[in-house]
Amino acid sequence: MLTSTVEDYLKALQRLGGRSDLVSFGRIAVALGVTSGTVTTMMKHLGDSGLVDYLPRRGARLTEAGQLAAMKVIRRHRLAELFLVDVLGMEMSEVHPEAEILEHALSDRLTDLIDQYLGHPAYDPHGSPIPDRSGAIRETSLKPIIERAEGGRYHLIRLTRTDQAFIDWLASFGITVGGDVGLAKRDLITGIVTLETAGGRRIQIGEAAAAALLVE
Amino acid sequence: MLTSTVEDYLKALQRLGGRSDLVSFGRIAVALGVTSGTVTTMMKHLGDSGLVDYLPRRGARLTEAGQLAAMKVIRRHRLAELFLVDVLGMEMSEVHPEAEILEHALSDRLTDLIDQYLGHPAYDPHGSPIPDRSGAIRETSLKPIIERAEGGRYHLIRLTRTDQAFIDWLASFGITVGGDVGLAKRDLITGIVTLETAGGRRIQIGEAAAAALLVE
DNA sequence: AATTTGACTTTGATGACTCGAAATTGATGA
DNA sequence: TCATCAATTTCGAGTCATCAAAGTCAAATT
Repeated sequence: MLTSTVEDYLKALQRLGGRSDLVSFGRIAVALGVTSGTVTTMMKHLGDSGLVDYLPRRGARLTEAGQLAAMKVIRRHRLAELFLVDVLGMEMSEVHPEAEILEHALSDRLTDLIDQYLGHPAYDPHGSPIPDRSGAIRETSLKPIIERAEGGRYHLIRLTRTDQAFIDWLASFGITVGGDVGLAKRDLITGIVTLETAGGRRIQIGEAAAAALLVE
Repeated sequence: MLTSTVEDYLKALQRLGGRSDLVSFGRIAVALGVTSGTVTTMMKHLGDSGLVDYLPRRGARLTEAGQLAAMKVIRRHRLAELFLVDVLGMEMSEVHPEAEILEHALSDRLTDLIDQYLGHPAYDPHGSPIPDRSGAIRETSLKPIIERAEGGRYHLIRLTRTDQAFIDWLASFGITVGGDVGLAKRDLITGIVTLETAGGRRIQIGEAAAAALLVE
């Protein structure tokens, strides 16, 4: 069993360096809010445990075992966030600190039950992909519609805004999660985005609001 | 913020001594599986923190503040158990260790959301009362029907067996959670309990099975 | 009153995690 | 080549929770 401190270090390593990049100890120290001496000590320890490759004075990278452990923490974090928002109705803004705790508290069994309850979701409320049990991320790319090509038609997976007025307004044009929506035009000067509904109708919306529509 | 270790000590103190009884350090040591020296150290510390009254060589009892903290831990534990069983479909037998962890991981906010989601329940899956936000327990007495008086008619609040066959069998006689059931007779010799359904029909059932019917 | 007994307390140590500050290292630029 | 500098490592120390073992106390027994 890994301590929650160790899990935090692995998660930071994964976030900063992914599966294979070397991460400098200074960056880890800043990310976790500890001193660099503390990081050195911990990295040696994690090196001995086989969770990271520790390269003196150069940095560290996750090993296969470290990567798996990190992805499990991330899976628990994202499933927790989605559960809190979709089932318990928490606001997205308040969900992160809760998930920071729950990611260390959920057993494998409980994590799987939550996963099942939510229908094996692919994305968390922020649109970040949720790793599966094996630590893998299904390769589909969810992005805000404003990062897509103009003229395209996309599948709306998630709204990162939770206020009912916004959701209702979109719904009044037939734009709902699970349905389709097109990007007709994005005006970089004015910051106005023109969406096209499934019925071919065009509506205008600000860039910031459009960024809340995650599509694939 | 209390550490989870401190919360475990407070919970043990509450379980062993309630609101006001002195608990000897030996009993605490056995309950928590630590040595008595460890208990002495911790009790002095809790005494300094104002959570317990520490009486050297005699024992300790919860203060008002300690009692409140203990009840909050118990509330989180029992709400977690109920949530795991009723919402996520866990077996009652596997729920306790999960709740031992979650009781230290749920924030006040999250606890209240779970409470609300479950409809402010009064009892956990084992029939133990769930303290409210203020740490108080609503005074109604839930007990197995076999501990009730013969000839009485009671309100079935909970079944502590979760196997569908048993639940269906009871339902086939019109005995369901939320409904009424009477205790016609309890034969101490044979161990056979005779229940009376709402419709006046009599059915026989073993003592152990009858103990799963919690009524008030 | 002296002894025994059992419970409690003290002491010195450990492991996990952290800090701050001093020492070291390796690359860079003069 | 050599001084400098930023990053890393080492070192001494502190907190929390724990243990084992030795010490102390008070009540019960003789």
